[in-house]
Amino acid sequence: MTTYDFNAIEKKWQKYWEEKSLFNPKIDKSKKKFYALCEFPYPSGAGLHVGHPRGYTALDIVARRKRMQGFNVLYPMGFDSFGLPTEHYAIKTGIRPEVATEQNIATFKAQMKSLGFSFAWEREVITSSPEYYRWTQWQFIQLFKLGLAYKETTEVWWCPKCKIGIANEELEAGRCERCDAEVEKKTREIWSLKMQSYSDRLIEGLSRVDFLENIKKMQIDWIGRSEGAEVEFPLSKGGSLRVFTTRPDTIAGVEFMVISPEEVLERFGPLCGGFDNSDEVCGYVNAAVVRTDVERSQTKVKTGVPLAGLVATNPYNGREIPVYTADYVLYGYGTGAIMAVPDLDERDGEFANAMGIKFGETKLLSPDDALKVGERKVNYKMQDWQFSRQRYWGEPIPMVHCSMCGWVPLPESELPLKLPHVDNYLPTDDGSSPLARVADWVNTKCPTCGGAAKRETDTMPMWAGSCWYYLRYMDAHNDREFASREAMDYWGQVDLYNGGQEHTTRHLLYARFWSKALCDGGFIPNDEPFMRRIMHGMILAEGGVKMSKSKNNVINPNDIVAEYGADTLRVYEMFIGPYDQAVAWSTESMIGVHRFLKRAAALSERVEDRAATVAERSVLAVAARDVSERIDALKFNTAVSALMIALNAFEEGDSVAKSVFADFVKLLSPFAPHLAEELWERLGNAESIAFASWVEFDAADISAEGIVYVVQVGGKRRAEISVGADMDQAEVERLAMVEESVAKFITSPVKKVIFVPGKIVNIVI
RNA sequence: GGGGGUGUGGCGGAAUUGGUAGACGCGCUAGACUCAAAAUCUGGUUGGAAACAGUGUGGGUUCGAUUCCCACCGCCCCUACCA
Repeated sequence: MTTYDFNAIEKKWQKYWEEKSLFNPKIDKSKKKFYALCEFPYPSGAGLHVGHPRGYTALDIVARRKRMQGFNVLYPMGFDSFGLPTEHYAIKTGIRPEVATEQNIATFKAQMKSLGFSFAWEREVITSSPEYYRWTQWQFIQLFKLGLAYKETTEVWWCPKCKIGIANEELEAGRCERCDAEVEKKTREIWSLKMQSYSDRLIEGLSRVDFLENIKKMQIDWIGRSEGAEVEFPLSKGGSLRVFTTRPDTIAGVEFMVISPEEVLERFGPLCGGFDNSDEVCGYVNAAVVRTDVERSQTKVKTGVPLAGLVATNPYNGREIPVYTADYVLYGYGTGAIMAVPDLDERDGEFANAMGIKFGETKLLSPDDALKVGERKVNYKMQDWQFSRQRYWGEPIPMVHCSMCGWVPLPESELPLKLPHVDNYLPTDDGSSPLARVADWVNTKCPTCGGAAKRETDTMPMWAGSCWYYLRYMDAHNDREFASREAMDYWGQVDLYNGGQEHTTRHLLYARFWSKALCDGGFIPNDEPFMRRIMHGMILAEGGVKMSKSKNNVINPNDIVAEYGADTLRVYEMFIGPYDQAVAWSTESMIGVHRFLKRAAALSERVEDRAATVAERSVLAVAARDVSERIDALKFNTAVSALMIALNAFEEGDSVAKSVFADFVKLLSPFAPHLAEELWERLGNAESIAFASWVEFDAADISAEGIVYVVQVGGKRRAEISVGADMDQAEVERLAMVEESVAKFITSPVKKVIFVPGKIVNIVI
């Protein structure tokens, strides 16, 4: 007799949930809402990885518990489907990106559905669909109208392999995060969003949200706010050199100035003319600017050359000091030049030693005097968001350039601006987008004056669509606006947001910026999109190494579902270890979880319709307390063990009371929803367990069987005694003293007795 | 260099306003069922015969320390010349 035919059970209930459309919430002002969200995946060709379900399951558990507690729960899912891998795939195979995307989404969706997540599938969003990116484009236009999007010629990081410009946030130690090639600098005309002007507000907003502390810290560090002063040093050849310093109090110790090589080129031209050693300067500068940042920072000994003949004057004490150029000074930060205080700044000190510059001790200014130096100034590491990508598979930027009117946004009626059909997705060596080849698309009319004009051919970065998807879920089928005010007012902010750590300084920061901008424009009610942010740890292969195709150690969720069932995979991924820690997969351990579910199914055949015993009620109360608390605390691994403890206890009897088992099934249901539905039905319930009320317990039940005290003598455990729940302290102490195994250790007079209610009696001698 | 985290049986891991160290599970082991095996069930499982010892190491505070304090060692992650 099969008591746990998980295949049949899981198919049956997945069909039931879908047919009844159980998890598609409607606005219902009589109920409190709860909005749970997992980052939507990029639908790669590889399909779902076992890492994906970890977050989905965790939030599914939270969502299911909240539903049972009476909340109106929105737990949606979709696909972030624009991006480079699909385009690379198209180049390699000739399969069109939208076709590949559709196939991949179908695969992902089938896999997700096979795991029984209570997603509101009716609200699915796909960022590469014109119905969706119509509104991404619309929002971009609003940002442009707010003055937050601008086009300028600037230096961008350029990946020579991907042939694409990339943002600072997409760099990994100076390399392209996608292909690991060293990036170069290239001058291009690109769109940027004024994210830097939101720096302070992005920091301030963190005080109003519940993110993990390290997430807040990473964002704050990334924004890199530093307060200081800008000081002007007059130059002997006229003009002056402006520098930023966080330590104006050290100005008396300035021994020399350093200008970044790029800044030298900008100030003195490609020939670096006008110095006594112009050839040397020119050679150094031109060699330096082609070196990557990685190369520069790996140089052990600092290098540089003097700008001979150029002298700067310290405005504080009138001292004349030499000026150098050196590549340890960064172009992109501050003014691209520094005042060097070798006595106090380690890097300046290293450079001074390398150059043989002598220096003495620095006299610090008083805080008051320091305030008088230069002009107060705040600098940020975070730059504006470079928003142009020279690729095909992204949202077209809905802008037109007219020689008369400049950059003009498309009128709303022309949205979505659909991606034109192209046959060749190959990037171009000159750095322009494949769209630039589509002449009849590029050439258009100016929306303002009707004259000849050209479309923008760059597309948006893959982070664009995910900036606002949480809003679209609230009202996914609205074709008049991106979401109605009513829907946004009701669903408000995301209450619980789960995602990967790698998005902390990208997606999470971008989405926060975007929301603030939209809120400023009056388009949305809240400026912080996510109230609480959590991260799940990675799932590694057996042995703790990364799963990879080349190592042939990838666990495919499909195989696990086929062999052990979705409920087993779900419960195992929760039981595998602390939610926020990286954990190694172990199929052997997973089988233990499978056994647990099997035993739960088997116990359903020993259910008797009788009153619950005191012991049963006690076990159930403990389980209800622990499971509830641990779900709320995101301690899913110990929540599962609480369920196991309860099951172990119930199995000891010949039978289990029906009411107790029913409550146990409720506690199990967020974790193993298919099995729970099946058992719930076997118990005679006609309605889904998904909306049954959560288990309430009576705290008195927990200790109804009595309390066990540990008795210690001098802090060492000597015995344990079981007493009635209402016994008073003096009586417990008396019982403890007379216990034989305790009494023999009381070899000298008792000094005092420490009594911890419900736990310990410690006799100090 | 800076920042964060972490160290507990054979393994994954429990236990923090200081209060039974090793929950729960895996593995192992003995037994039941079986011709046999798998599956399942029952018992055992930190070391030690025991007294005791035991949470990376060494100190400290305390009736009592995995938990708090000091110093040190190891591992992991993030970040990286930001003036």
